[in-house]
Amino acid sequence: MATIRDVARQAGVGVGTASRVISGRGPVSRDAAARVNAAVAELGFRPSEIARALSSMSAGLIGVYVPDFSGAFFGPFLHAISNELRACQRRIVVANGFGDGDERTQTINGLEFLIERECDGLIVFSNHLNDEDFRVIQRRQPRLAIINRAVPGLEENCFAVDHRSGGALAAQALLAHGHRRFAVIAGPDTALDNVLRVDGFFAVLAGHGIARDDVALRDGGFSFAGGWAAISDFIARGVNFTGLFCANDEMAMGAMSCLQEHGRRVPQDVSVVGYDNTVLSGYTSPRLTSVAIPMCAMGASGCRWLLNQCFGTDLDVPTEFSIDVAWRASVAELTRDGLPA
Amino acid sequence: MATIRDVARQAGVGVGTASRVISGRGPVSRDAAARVNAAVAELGFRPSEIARALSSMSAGLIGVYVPDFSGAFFGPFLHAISNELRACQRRIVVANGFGDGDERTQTINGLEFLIERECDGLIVFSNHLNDEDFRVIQRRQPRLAIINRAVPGLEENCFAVDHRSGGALAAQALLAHGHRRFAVIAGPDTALDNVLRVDGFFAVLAGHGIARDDVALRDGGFSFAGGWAAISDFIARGVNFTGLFCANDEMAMGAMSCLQEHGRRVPQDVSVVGYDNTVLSGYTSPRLTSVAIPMCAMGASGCRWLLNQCFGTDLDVPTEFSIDVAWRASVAELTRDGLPA
DNA sequence: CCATAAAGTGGAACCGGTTCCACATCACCA
DNA sequence: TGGTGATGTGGAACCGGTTCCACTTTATGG
Repeated sequence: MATIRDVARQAGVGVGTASRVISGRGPVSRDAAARVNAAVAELGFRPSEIARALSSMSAGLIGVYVPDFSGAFFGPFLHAISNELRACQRRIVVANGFGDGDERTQTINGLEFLIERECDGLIVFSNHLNDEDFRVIQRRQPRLAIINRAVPGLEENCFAVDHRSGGALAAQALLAHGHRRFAVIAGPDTALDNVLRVDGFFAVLAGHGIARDDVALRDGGFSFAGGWAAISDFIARGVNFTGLFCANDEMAMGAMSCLQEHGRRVPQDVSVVGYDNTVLSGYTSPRLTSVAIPMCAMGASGCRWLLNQCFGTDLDVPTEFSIDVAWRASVAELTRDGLPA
Repeated sequence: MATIRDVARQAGVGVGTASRVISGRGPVSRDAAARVNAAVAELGFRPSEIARALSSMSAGLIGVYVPDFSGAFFGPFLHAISNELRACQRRIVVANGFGDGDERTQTINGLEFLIERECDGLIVFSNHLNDEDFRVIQRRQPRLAIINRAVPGLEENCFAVDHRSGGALAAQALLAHGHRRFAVIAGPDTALDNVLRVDGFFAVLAGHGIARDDVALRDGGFSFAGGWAAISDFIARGVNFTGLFCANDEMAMGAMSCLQEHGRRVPQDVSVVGYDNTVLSGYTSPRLTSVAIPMCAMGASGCRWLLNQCFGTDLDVPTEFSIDVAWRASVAELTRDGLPA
């Protein structure tokens, strides 16, 4: 592999001049530039990004941590971030968790990796770090965008929505269609944003005089199978409900499948609201009404904020994000007073 | 940020000794090791992976190219590769395409990036490079695992299945259930593996005396909407079929939704076979029978082969992969001779 | 025509690790 | 007692870029 010294020798110039031509920084004569470019072409020279990163103390990379590659949730998120970087010739380097074992350790190891790699900035999505963990990370790498989390003391670094209001929207959606008997399939209560979703849901119900204890609730572990199992359980126990809130779309799909398998029609017998509005929600039949959280917008905003920090640019960085309900066919007006036994 | 020279000074040893302690290579006295470790802890020293990569001429990274982050297809693939590297403390760095514009250029740029970053090896999944492109890449980085492609002259580098046999399995699945009138929703014919799937399907039909021209065929662009549109078209044109083959699962989902919306029952009126056996196929109702291609196995094998090349290890590297049919409820015995008009 | 600024250039020093070589120390044995 | 090997050690050189400084050449203006 040719080095810049080979290029300089071949072109009959000093390494400084060669470097200036190749990197496009600093004054060079037309003649020197031509000779260097010719040498580059002739030798097939490719600058080593590693060497460049070492001497310039910047890798030209944005590090991203996501808890899991599988599933439909993080793909579009990564796509959105990657897309923001396209224009400025930068790239992402992704560290991932595996969704098993000790997720906090996985996250910390992943971030360690990204920091050691001298990433210019970090974008982190994690449900398993606590506030103090985030503060420790931020001290080591202040160019830190925290997605989907509000960490006290790091307001500037956070790009988040209030999931309580997302849960509230789900409740309002069902109430507005006349529903009064509910069931909820929640995610694991170790996931902070799941707790908020469910809390927001119940807060609105409380405002309508419906107590938490009057609502059937099960943890579906954020999985299709978990959603299915929860419905099996509700049916077996004869739980009576016409409005179902699921804390993510996968569980909602599992729930709908199970309902249909037991002869319950969606939405005629049960109206279902999912959460996250992943692509999946457009694929079910009936299509799933889902609470849409602005994953891509939060990711893109965090990314732009980092770019501004790194290059002093002045990209537009929205910090207010809205949660909406993506209305589809799985929610309908209440027409009967409950499920058949 | 503390450097190894700071650590050496603090510990009262030379940089060589400090390096030997920290990297765990070479002989060091118990005493020196203790002093260096203390200094490391005291200064909060973290070795720069960049500097390490430069001097050791190896980044300790495996580069992976995938055409697209969105969708359910590549997540599990990346997960599987990442998981193989877990044991040996290595990581992946991912370059991605965007599924728009000139995909060949995107792919080449992505690989350029991975090579400049001095990745120890490359894993590439691409439908948009031609054989010669792959050979050029292989010359620059011989540690190249090509997934889902058989490139003449690079047999050792390729980890692939014969999609013709996958298409054949789909045909056999439907024929075995008595179906004789078919429709096909294909992917774009620029995607090499799509062409093979469809060819394999028709080859088996030909063996049963069914000509290509007797089968309705539409390009569904590998998308849910495309699958839906194809069925709309078939129904509008009054095409009569009881067996449907879709060249991927997303199109199959779109097709099933559209069929159901038009009052056609799956599988009573139409049996459907998808392709890829993504997680999606377990989420539909009825669940989708799908041709399962061993994405994860191919990725893992390619990854292990690279590890063997890089570290002289002797990991088991399967090179034969099997395509199977994942049987689910969307295929049933033919009970009537065609769709109602 | 000379003072001064601007443009262009070569090369040493640097980034922060690893590695190699020369050398010191000690144990062991003939 | 002196030779041999194993074990440890310090530090220079190196990886391949960038950057800064000292210097030369050319342009500008009084």
